[in-house]
Amino acid sequence: MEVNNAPKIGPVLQKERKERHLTLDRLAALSGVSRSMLSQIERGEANPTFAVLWSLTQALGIDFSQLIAGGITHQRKAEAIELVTLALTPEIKSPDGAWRLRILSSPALAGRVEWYEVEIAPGSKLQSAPHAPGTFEHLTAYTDGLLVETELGRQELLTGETARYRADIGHEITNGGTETARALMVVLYDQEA
Amino acid sequence: MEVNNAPKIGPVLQKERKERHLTLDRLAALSGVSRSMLSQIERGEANPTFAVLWSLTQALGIDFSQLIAGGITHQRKAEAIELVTLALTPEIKSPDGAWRLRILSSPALAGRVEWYEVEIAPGSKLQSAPHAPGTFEHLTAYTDGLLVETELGRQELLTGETARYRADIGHEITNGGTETARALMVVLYDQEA
DNA sequence: ACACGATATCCATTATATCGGAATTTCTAT
DNA sequence: ATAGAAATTCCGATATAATGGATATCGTGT
Repeated sequence: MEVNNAPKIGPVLQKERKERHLTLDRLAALSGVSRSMLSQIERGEANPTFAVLWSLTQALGIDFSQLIAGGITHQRKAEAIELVTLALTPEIKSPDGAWRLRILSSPALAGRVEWYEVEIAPGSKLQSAPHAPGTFEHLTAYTDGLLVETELGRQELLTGETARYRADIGHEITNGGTETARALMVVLYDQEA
Repeated sequence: MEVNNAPKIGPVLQKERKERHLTLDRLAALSGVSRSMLSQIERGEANPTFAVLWSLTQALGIDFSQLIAGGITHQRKAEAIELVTLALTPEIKSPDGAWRLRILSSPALAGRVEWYEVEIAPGSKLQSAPHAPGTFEHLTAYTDGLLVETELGRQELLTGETARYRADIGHEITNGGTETARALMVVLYDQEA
């Protein structure tokens, strides 16, 4: 790999080892990882494999997640401006070509916030199974003819209008018009904050 | 290593990837890990290094500890479908008519997630002061000619392309084209619990 | 100061993680 | 069915993780 901005786990491991009054040799015997490898890992001069890391957590009796100091286990990377070209934008197409979703949100946000450009063929519908409890959808129509239906009601949309509804129950979006319909769909999962 | 009784993370990673509708190629582009390596890891035929695992958790936006286990969910209340007509959709217009924002997100979400339809006149720019620390913006171009600039860099956008950048520093969006430019802007405030 | 045992690092060798391109399989469409 | 495209898996080449023995460093007495 060209760059490695992964967190430093060397010092963490060294700290755990020293707290247990273990020598490199002793830990090597316990974990099955060689002393030299341990030395390199602790000094950040090696990039251990998963198997090695796992052995170490077992030998030290620590939780795997403890390897990352401070508990911040996912950090925002993008320092500059990140560009997602059209070709790299994930798409979901229905088997019968009734609809197409372009996933505009970042994969890193999946399960928290997602937004899509929706395209539905005339007379077709996009049916969705219930999402996780507490999930809401917000649909803004870019064209006329769209209809939203859930177990709790139905609502037609004109261009520019927005519908907000629970998505933790069955719901479907129908294009009742004669042209391909487009819309913006934002899915907001319950944040429980 | 002779023995490896470490947990199987391959299936976990594959599940996360598929949930995001990413191909091996796309995840490779996102993470910097080759598609062949990804394939091997998912099938348990490789023993990835820490650096590789870290890249993957970053690209997928999952917690490092999720590689071992998994679990979530909660719930909330009920309502029907709420409709926001075009006339009721809040708008912000610049004094000089250089740009216009339509606030598509719910006011209840303000300060957490907000999304806008942006319109910028030819040759004009939308300048924004820094938002709260940790805030990110995601801009998807609906037309050509848009240019995003922050203190950290600049990026031109073609139709359908998406830019992601920090919004906790000064940033501006310019329409360098000769037609009115349109885009979707999603502002995501830092949620860290 | 000087040893001397204990511990950690360096070095050459081996094993394998990682990569890019080719071959294969899977999917989609006609 | 069959062709084409897309996605995944296979394969040879390379970079590097991992090892065991040799060397260096540290610590603790005397």
